[in-house]
Amino acid sequence: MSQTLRYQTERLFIQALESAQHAGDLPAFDVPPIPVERGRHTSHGDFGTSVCLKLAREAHMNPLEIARRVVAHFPVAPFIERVEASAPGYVNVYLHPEWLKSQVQSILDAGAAFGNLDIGHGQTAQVEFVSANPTGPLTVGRGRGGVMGDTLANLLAAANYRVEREYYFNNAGRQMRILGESVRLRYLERLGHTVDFPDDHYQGDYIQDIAAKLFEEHGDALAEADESVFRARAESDIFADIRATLQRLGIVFDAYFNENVLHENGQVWTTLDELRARGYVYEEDGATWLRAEELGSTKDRVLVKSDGDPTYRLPDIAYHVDKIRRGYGLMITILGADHIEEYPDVLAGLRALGYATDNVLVIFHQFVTLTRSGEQVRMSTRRGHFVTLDELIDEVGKDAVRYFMLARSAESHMDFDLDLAVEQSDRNPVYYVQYAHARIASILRHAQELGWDLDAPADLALLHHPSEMDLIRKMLDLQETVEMAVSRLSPHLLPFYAQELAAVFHTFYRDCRVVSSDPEDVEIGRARLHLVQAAKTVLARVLYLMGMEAPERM
RNA sequence: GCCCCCGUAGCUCAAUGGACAGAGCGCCGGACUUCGAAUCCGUAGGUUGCGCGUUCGAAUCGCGCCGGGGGUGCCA
Repeated sequence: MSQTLRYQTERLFIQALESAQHAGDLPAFDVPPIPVERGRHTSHGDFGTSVCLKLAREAHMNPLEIARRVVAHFPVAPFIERVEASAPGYVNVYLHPEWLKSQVQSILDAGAAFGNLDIGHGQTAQVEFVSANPTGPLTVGRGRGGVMGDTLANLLAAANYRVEREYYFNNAGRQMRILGESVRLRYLERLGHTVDFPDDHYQGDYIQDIAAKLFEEHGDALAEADESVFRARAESDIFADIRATLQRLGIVFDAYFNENVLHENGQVWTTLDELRARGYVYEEDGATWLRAEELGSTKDRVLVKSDGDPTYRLPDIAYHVDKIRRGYGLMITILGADHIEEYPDVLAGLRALGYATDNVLVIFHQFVTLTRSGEQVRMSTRRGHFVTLDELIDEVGKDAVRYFMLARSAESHMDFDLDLAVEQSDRNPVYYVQYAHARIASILRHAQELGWDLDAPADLALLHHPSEMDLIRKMLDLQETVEMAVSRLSPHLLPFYAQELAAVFHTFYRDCRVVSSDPEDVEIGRARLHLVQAAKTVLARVLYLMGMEAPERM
């Protein structure tokens, strides 16, 4: 549970600056935040910063000269070999090779905890995601939010948060009434009645399936029943399907929160009353409006319709009030792009009620479009022609769904080519990463068959090949990746890291023989067995964080 | 009309305002008589949509266009 190397390097850099100022080698100025970044090229070291370029103006000095003086004052640290100034004013930090080698043992000691760090200090973090109302099978787009939310939750846990996954849904709104009515009409059709099925009702086959089940179980006994009977059955069947689909992706929630609770305990209306008391609510055209424009929104919004029912905005605010009162250290919601316009109103509502919203965060992800036979598949739950998340899992499998859904940044529109996913499933990047893991498992099996003791002490200092060092560096980068993924709410960094880690392993495998029959190679062989076991640990860890399998064989 | 997101290699996408813009797929050419070839190595491929601006420095920030998507419901 240590701090990242980057953070430690930043602290050393600050010490160096202050030391240089104290000695009079640099003029006095406030030390700014030091953005240390990982070196992109090996010639730039393992870590570097360009901050001296920014300091040039304030210090009235040549940036390279500042860099040189910082380097002269840079504190000694066990993990650093050397620090260099580089034109036009960069400072590059090189990790110590002997220290790097020793980290192989640290990785093995940390095991499944490797890569963890302490950002959360044990605080609670709630992640709300999926949150689809039970009106139909989950769409591919919901799958994206689901995978992102679940993975972010894994990441938060690795960053020492106590994580709760929550699914918020509403089974009482207008859409649910239409759902019930849709089933009722299909049921009547089955009884031989001629019905006029409205365009805005749910067209999907699953509606017919539910109607058929009701017919099998009740015959025509429900002919006079009202919509609520059909709605209840539809809700329970569909919700069971949704949970089953999510389960297939390895997504399990800790809590399901029904909007009804907020109506039953009156929180919807007390929230409205408080907003009114604070002057953010007015009546017009028989409806109740939020002064959203005053709160920074583009226009005022209806909170309560003229028929007395609230719109979704009011319960959404009440729901967030409920979350805040539960006392989470962090609240994160994963939403689709269709909520981009709405969510600021929720936050504004919370602020209007006097709540701080710094720890209320949101990730918007753009839509997923599917391509089949070179043409885009238009998706609409209501129209019923769409590819469901279940079908996608059928076609490409859980691991590929998770990997692909993660491998793009949230704000990027995702184009999922179904033909490619089916035809080239064995060339899927997911296999590339898993193959590295399976390959190591195979090496270890091979070694054991030849009588090697995997736990025999090894002299890690014997590791020397550039490919070995690259592998170690990349393994150590996991913690950095977790830190960035959490602090930037960017789970997409994981698949990129996984791909890089697998790549350096495969290169190492080409360059370095682990299990050799040459007696002279026994010692280095032992060290390499430790190294590949560490690599297996790290690969398993990143696969776990992404919610994917780490196979011993493929 | 107005608001939000996106536009980067043939395709799908990366890149906390910093060093030569990087991967995968695809193309082309190589590598298995010893640990898994679902792998590796190499070649080619770019005016970061366009134009102004801010900055020592812009794919990144600002303004204006062009193109795609989403929103602009008393639906969620």
